[in-house]
Amino acid sequence: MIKAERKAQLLENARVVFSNKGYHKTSISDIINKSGVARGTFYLYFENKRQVFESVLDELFRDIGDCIKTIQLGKGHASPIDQLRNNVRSVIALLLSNPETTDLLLKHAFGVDPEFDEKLNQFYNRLAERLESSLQLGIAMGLLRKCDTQIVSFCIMGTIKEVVASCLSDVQYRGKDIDLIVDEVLNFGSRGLITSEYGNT
Amino acid sequence: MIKAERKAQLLENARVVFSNKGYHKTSISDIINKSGVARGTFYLYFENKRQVFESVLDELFRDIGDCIKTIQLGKGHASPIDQLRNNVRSVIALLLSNPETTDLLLKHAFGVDPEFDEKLNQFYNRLAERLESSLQLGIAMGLLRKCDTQIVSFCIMGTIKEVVASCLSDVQYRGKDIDLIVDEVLNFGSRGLITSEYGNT
Amino acid sequence: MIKAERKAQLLENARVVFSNKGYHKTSISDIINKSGVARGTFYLYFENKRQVFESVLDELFRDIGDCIKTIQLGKGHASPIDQLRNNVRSVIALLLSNPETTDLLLKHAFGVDPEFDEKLNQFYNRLAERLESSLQLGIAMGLLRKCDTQIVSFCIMGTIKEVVASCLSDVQYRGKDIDLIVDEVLNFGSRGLITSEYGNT
Amino acid sequence: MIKAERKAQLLENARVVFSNKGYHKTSISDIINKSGVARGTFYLYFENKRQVFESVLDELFRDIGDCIKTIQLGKGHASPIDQLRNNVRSVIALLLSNPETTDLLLKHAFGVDPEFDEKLNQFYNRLAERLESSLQLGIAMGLLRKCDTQIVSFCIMGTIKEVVASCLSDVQYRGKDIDLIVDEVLNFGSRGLITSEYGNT
DNA sequence: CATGAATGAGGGTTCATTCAT
DNA sequence: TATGAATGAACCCTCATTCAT
Repeated sequence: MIKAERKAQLLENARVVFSNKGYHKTSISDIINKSGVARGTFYLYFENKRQVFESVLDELFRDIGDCIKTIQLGKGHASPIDQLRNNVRSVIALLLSNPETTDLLLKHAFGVDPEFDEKLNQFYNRLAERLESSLQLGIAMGLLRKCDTQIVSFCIMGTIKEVVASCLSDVQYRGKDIDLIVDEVLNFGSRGLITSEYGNT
Repeated sequence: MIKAERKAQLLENARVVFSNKGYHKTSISDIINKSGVARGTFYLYFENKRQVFESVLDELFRDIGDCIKTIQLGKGHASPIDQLRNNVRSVIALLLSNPETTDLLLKHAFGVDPEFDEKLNQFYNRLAERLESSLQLGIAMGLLRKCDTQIVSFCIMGTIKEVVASCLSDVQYRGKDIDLIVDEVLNFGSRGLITSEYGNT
Repeated sequence: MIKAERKAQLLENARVVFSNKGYHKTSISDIINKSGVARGTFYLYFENKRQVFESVLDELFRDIGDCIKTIQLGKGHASPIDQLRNNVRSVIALLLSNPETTDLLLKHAFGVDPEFDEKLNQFYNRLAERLESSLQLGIAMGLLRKCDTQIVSFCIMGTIKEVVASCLSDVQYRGKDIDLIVDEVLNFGSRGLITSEYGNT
Repeated sequence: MIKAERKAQLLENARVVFSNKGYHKTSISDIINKSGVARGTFYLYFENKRQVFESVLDELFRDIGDCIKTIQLGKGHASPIDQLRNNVRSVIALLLSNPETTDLLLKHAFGVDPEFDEKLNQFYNRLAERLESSLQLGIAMGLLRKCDTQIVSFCIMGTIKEVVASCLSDVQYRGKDIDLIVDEVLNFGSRGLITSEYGNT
């Protein structure tokens, strides 16, 4: 087996067991047994347990970052609100199509060690900042009502995380139409955000 | 020291170290050292590590349950929407006034073991169900727009969890007016939920 | 068993196996098996393998330091040369009466890790410096011939170390009269080998 | 690269890393990385780690053996004492000109395994026996005073080992005139330290 | 009630050696 | 000859739990 394949295989198996048992309950034995590989082999491809874990999540971090497009103004581009919605849609779709890694991120990522906690916080903060920029743009253009963009960006993120998490835990959701879920989330968020003379205080 | 006091003291110290380091990184030594108590003494009051952890969270589960009031109809009661809002307000206030336990719940509760994961899921599902009932009531009364109440209840829970979590992580938030945060969350949620001829699709 | 006894027991067994197999070939299992104690027990008394090793040698370092008396001048004291000889005699006697630890020091002390190598060098250098002082005093008083005191102090130390080491390796030496050995070493150092009529430059 | 060259290259690199880190702290990786050679290649030239180590020292053993000349009597030869001195001089010069291997021998040779410890002891004992023969000859010829030749031969070896070791550890010695060191050692051994007027019995 | 010494299973990691290519 | 991926025994250390005092 060529090196890249073996590494991918180990990474894949690590991903699965990590998301089943969490970081601390997962042992190297779990990973290598699932991979049918000797103990030492694991350490040919990864420095240590912590590093595989980080690799698994780094992949997701990158993918999430990639599917969020900075909002583009001007003709030829969709409306900023639609672009924001598309970003939300992409992220949800990405998360739901990677159930194991997403579960890992949402349930087992904190508590690995202080450094990784910090890394996680930074990741979420970066996402929140990008969201805030979009919100501020929307407000400036009169498309969104005024609000505390910082808080609201966490509201949006929380909405996405929780809905996705519930889909992953709940077998009855699996296979349900993603678009339906996304629309519901978007409606929840957007009807609260769109400027309107008839909102309430 | 009388039995109940000692147990409370251990529980309190356990709460603090658990929330600082998470379940797996916390050792019995951490708890007994902080408590100035011998190793064996710990096991006089708790069956095992897992049980203290559960006790800590059970307290929070109970408190959260207690501050959610079932919506009452009829004269002499506030409007159902205000009652819903009050519930949200109470929960947020409770969580923010128990930062350590809340951090424990939000960041370190999953991954202890499969049974406890299940218990957590059930707790969240029960909350979601109570929320759903309220939402269905609001819709039936024409106060809220039609929506997938299951999804929306997770949206609301996610909003609360994430905003609270961000407050706990972010020092700049600490001391900020809780009401301000609560209002922002309520506005985010309610303007999206109130029936309105002028909402967007 | 009281704490001090258990620690002494472990230290004693560690001393023996270390001197038999050297630091790297000795495993914690060797020490605990010899002690009839569980693995964890070892770590109740010592931080790690390295620390026991260091404890064993620290004891010897201290004893060696203690049996070297700074040379005293004036009436009521033996002649400086006799004091120097007494120091040599004491050290040799000490080393021969602690064969295991001495073997450990002479054969297995280097190579544990860079920090310990440095500590060892410092120990030997301190000894050499004390020897040098004595030599310089002897020269100043006209009792000893002029020489490079630094080199000569290592000559003396080497003489002692090698003779002691050979005694420890060689079963036929065991039990031989220590005084005989000491005298031979002292004669070697003080008179040299050349027959007096034929002294050279 | 021809076989002999490759083997020499590996041996040379092994020598360097062994003397830097000692036997146990040196890994095969250290040797092959330094040599730019694959892991398997190492085992084409040496049976195992232990064997390389032995090869490195065997070379030194041979060189040491070679530079000690059996004392020749009769006209046309230098005086036996000068021949003995020349042997000492040659050995010291050899050791100081091979600092790495010498360090390896003096600090890291014991403790590899019981068999090698035995081999080392035999090597030193053989040297001691050759020294003893010379000493006995010198005594028989009235050139040297009577003494316990066994002990004295270890005194001489210890003197040489320790002085050489101190030169290798101590940077200030490096580059110092070898002859100066050798003379000091020879003087120590032949004349001792006591000023001639006050020789003792 | 309280203590804390003792336990030992279990986890992460290293590394000399092998062998198919 | 040369390679380097694979192996797996062995090692150090941790820590939840027990129990004699």
